[in-house]
Amino acid sequence: MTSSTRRGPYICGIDAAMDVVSGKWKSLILWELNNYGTRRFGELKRGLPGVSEKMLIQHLREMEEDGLIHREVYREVPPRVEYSLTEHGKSLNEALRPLGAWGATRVERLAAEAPPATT
Amino acid sequence: MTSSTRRGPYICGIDAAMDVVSGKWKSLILWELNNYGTRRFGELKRGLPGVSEKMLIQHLREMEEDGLIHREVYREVPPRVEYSLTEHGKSLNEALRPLGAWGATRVERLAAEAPPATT
DNA sequence: TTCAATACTTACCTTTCTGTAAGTATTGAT
DNA sequence: ATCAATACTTACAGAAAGGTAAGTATTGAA
Repeated sequence: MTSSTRRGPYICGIDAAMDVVSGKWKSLILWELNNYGTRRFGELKRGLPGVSEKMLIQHLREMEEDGLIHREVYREVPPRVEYSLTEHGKSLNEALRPLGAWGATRVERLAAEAPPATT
Repeated sequence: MTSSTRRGPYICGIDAAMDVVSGKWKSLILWELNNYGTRRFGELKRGLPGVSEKMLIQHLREMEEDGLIHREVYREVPPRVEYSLTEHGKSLNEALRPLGAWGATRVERLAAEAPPATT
């Protein structure tokens, strides 16, 4: 058992995709790597305010196992590790784009319905 | 507090969309309603093998609150309640389509990599 | 009065997910 | 021998999600 309880028999495509994306920080990691191309562990940590080292590494490992990201280790002192998207990771990011757009309009709608107090 | 801890301040569109879709059965409910147009509580329950009544109603309530589905009550004996997608629900389903397609290719790839035993 | 049918509701419990905080490993420089 | 810097690793705890099983509500028919 390398990571968690996953890659079960899926009942549909969305099920299979959600399995890979669900995790509090995964879509943000995808986004960050898509923007920067390549990121070190410490850079990702600073780019995701609030993430704990434990969750970050756990998510990175699972995403690597799922073939979404590539991990490159440079044997230097101090050590350097760089993460980047694989082709699968890039295509997943593309597949998420319409969902992101839908979410953005939802945010706008919510803001319009419940405007902030003008204190 | 009608349902759970949700509709927090979102940091991006995907975040906002995932908040609405995350839940073990939600994407399946979306799919089911998209296929049948309108479904009764009992029909949904039978259409989602393994779902508990508690989770089904909980998810339906949250999705109604989120403006994804419409709930129509018919005051008959025995009572009848019909669920259907709103326009927001339909557009979310469309936005999920590429993700579903991505997941389907992932399923194919997994099947190709780990073929079932030919007992 | 009891039953049947449908749509929930509730209390309680188990599993899964996420967070905190401290520790490990490596090795060049001082 | 100690320190510094980076990337993890681990034990423990709390929170959130999900499951089970039994109960409620309505009212026409038998």
